[in-house]
Amino acid sequence: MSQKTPASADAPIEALRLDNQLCFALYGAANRMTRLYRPMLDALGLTYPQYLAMLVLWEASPRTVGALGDALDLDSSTLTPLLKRLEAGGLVERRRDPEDERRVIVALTDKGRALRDQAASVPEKLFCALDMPLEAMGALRERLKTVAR
Amino acid sequence: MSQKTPASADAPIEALRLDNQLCFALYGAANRMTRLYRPMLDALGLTYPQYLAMLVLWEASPRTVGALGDALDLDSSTLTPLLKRLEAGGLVERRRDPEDERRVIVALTDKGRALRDQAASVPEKLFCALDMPLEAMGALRERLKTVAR
DNA sequence: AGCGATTTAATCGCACACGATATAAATTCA
DNA sequence: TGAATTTATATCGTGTGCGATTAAATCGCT
Repeated sequence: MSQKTPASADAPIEALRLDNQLCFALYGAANRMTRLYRPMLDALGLTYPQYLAMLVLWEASPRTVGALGDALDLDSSTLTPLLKRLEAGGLVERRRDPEDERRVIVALTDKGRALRDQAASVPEKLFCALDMPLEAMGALRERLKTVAR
Repeated sequence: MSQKTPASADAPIEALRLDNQLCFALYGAANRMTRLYRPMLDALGLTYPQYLAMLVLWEASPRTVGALGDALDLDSSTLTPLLKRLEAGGLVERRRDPEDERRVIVALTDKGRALRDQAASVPEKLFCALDMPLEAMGALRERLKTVAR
């Protein structure tokens, strides 16, 4: 009895299936994306989140932990250990802001700046691997931004 | 000098910025989705990946670890500990398949089946929280599936 | 000036993800 | 048949994510 589910108990499942689609598609696509990047980033000695942090720093180098967190939508409990690993790898420096000792300033080192050249080929490789029209990528990106509003 | 980046060094960045958008939009949206679900799933005593696993099991209950992994696109190194936690919570049972002792069969318990009723309201709550037209959600979902092909 | 509230990072604990490796059972094939 | 190979999980180590808490610095208000 308990094994064979009666038909009436199946009814609520339809809703569960429906919503599952978007959240799971997002979950699966994000995991896939990480795996797609991995071989390229391994060559740079970066993880995927570390790569995202470096992208932000390559755009504007001295930044506080908080500003990085705003850009990446991550908080210090995630960023602090990540940044310590980047620091251990010699890619960034961390120091207290003398203007406000609560803040920590993260700045690229020469090595960190130099890595950008190595990373320059990553986007195109990924674009090829994805094999998706540029326009569709743009549309998808904009849609996703509204989800992450 | 090393602090002020010369203009020529900025050139390769454009590509880095471009591709960043899709991968980061995906990353951010997936993180947001997890946070959006959390309060609802806390009430059920489930994490987000556990909820996804339960969704799969609610659709077809006795399943091998491998079949679950195919459905979720996860391997045993992720699933085994997750399933052990579901088992510890009394939601599933795990046992070796007598037909093939390599396989492990995962089956819902009565408690696991009962939880589906509690979960029935989750999709609608999430749909409201997302505040996105149903059609747009569907289109986005299909796009994402092609990424995770 | 003083002191409670706020802001900013860091720390801690838990639960993923996943590559690499290990182990045991089933299958292949010489 | 039995050794080599393949298949199905489990284990281990590293690196996230994030809620909760802590600690220190600054701000605001009287």
